[in-house]
Amino acid sequence: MPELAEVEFFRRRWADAAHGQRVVSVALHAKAKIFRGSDPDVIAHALPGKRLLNSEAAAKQMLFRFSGDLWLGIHLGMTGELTVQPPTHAPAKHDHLVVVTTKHALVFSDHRMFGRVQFHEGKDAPAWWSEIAPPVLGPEFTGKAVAAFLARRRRAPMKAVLLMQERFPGIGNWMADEILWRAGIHPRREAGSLTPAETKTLWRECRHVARAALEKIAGVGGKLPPDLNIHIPDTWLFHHRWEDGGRCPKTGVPLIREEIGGRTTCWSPGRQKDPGRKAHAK
DNA sequence: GTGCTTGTTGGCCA
DNA sequence: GTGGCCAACAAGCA
Repeated sequence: MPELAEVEFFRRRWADAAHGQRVVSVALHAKAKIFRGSDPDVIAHALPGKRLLNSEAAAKQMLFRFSGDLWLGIHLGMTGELTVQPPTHAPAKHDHLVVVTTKHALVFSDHRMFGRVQFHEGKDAPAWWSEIAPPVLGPEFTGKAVAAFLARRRRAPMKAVLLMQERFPGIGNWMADEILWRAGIHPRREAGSLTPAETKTLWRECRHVARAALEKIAGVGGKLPPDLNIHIPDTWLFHHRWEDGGRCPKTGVPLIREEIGGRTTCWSPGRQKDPGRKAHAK
């Protein structure tokens, strides 16, 4: 589930509840695969007594900073989620990490365990954090940079290209479909086939979808919504892409679902012209 | 049983 | 070396 905005939603959930609080205890499933690369016992022993100072989200990752130069990095993978429970919370089967503070239990659950917890000790943020690509909403994400990337990946289908985190950090399956749908670009178009005008539209829609998703899903600029996705308008592809018999919110035409770039992809025929027939019919 | 799943990685091949 | 594709990871759900 978690892409850019969902990740920010979950980060805020923990942050709103527990920034400034002291860790009382840690419960974890030491055998869970999400701890690959970090020693769960070290986490369990290091965090109690420390205070959660602040946190940040970037791409599909989060970084929580604790006193004592301790950092907890979290990637939610495919099915990970963060919840806030009462401090007496008894960990369920998939609650692999529970950080209990004075007022809450911060729970990381992930039944498929594609997620990841990374522990780091040091004055500075861990190296992997600074290696995350510059954000889609930042100054380095320029039309020029996008064009150069499309040129390099010229033979790959657009759908696959938008999922590449090295240029489109935080964009996942649904955002990629949303962006291509809004831009009117067929997901199977080869990256190198886009016109300069289409490339610019793509760039603009990347930023638009990222910004709007952060506002509507994570409540950026306002209050954190009580649940995921409840403020996403019906006019987005989002609500229609999984439903059988779903129709394009713009044209009313039945949507098509097909595997492209190894992922289930949804698009609106007519609006997004199939490159198989004619590359550009405007 | 079958066939899916909003993610990432490493191996293979051109 | 670079780029593109795909299976694997694991567990639940319909």
